Amino acid sequence: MSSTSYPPARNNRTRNRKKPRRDEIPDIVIGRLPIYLRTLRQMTAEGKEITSSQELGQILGISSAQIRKDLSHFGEFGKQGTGYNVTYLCRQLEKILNVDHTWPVVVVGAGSLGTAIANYQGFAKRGFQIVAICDEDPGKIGKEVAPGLVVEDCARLSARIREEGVKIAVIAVPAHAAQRVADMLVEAGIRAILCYAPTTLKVPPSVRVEYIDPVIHFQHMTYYLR
Amino acid sequence: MSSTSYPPARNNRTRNRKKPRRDEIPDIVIGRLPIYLRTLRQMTAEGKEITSSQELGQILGISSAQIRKDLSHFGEFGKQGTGYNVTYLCRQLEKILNVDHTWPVVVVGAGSLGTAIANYQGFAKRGFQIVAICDEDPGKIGKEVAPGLVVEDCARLSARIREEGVKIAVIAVPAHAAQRVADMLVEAGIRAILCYAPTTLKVPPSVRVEYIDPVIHFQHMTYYLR
DNA sequence: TAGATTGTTAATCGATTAACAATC
DNA sequence: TAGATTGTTAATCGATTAACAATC
Repeated sequence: MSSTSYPPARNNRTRNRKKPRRDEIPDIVIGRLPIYLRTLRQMTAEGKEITSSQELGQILGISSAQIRKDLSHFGEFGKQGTGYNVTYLCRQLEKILNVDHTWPVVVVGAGSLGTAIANYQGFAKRGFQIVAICDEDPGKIGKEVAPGLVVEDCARLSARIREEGVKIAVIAVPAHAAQRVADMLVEAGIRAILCYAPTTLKVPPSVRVEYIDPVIHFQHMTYYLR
Repeated sequence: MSSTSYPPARNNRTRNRKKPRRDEIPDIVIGRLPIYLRTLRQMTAEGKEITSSQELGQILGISSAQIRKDLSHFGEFGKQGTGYNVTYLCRQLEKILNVDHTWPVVVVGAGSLGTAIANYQGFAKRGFQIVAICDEDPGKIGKEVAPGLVVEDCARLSARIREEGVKIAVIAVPAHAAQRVADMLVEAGIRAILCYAPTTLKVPPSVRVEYIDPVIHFQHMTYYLR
């Protein structure tokens, strides 16, 4: 459970760039694909069948050249003179991102944030199913925080991660507890962590961490508020 | 209230780079300052008085050169041979980021997410005070979702933004309602929006938008889960 | 003094864009 | 065919890093 010898996490706020292999696809490109996918799914919902790099770029505020370049890392998905078939490009991006099936996710922390996460319908709708939630507080264990989701003991969660092969976890505990939780998750076999605690985690290089800290965004924006 | 003629928002997921003035500080540098500040505040809490670019870099997983370069855009804050005084550098970063005073924030949407946001103690602790929350659902208006925070009518919120000069808002409504809400906020004088709705907003260039969409992070990470 | 670390410069590295042939 | 848009190349632009004089 010790965290002393891990290198710092590769994370989304600091450096996620890939250094090693020459032909590896830049992480910054991977990071844009989910945005493209989200927009394409929205188009599908609106019944739109065809789009173009220009239209996508306009919606997202990026250049059409960048979109074409990004996609070109993975293949040829469009037709000259026409553009892209929305449904087809969706499917391709889903395969590339490995989201053409549902992923089970566990949540650590059943406070107000953990509870909101457990209740958020948007996860399941987009392919991430929350299968378990735990908390250290014995007073919370046994409570049903969302339909069908009862707060478990953390040891029990760890066992379930192993048994069910869960790879993705959300940390929704206070900052001072986050590293301890991360160590437990890594130990249990988790490979991807979404950390809502306002702190930087140390994890082995095989584990990926991304951070969500709304205050960081506020502080970024206040710089421009003069 | 129409959104038809706005250019796409400058946002954190796509392109935030500054183009214009030659001596402007890169947005990517500004984006790292809040992380530095968070780490320094943590050090303060631990009673640490001195740090170095090397130590900070180690914790954050970035190079010491980058940290020194970033800081050098704003002045000289360290001492050769010694490093940085934690408290002093904190204060300087707070001034640079414009967070040396408390900012009032309004929240639109009092669902489970809006409620969790309203209850999150971390905002006030770090200088962002939620002063109002609204929802379109008449059934929610009048409910006290957090200590001292009663859900208001959206028209009333708009009036308060104007009267009290609030500049920062959080959007915590479903995606299909987000653009409408953004238009209302811009109209009321909001200059910075943190959007939790999974969609891209169109706002005037004078308004800054940052996005939080956990599914985007999941999908980014699943690419690496093979 | 000797050791450490800053702030800065120049070189390197990588990402974005402009432009266009190919082609639907 | 004429018009539109892709995929790709080369040029541009910008960010990161290595290195080191200055100096505490």
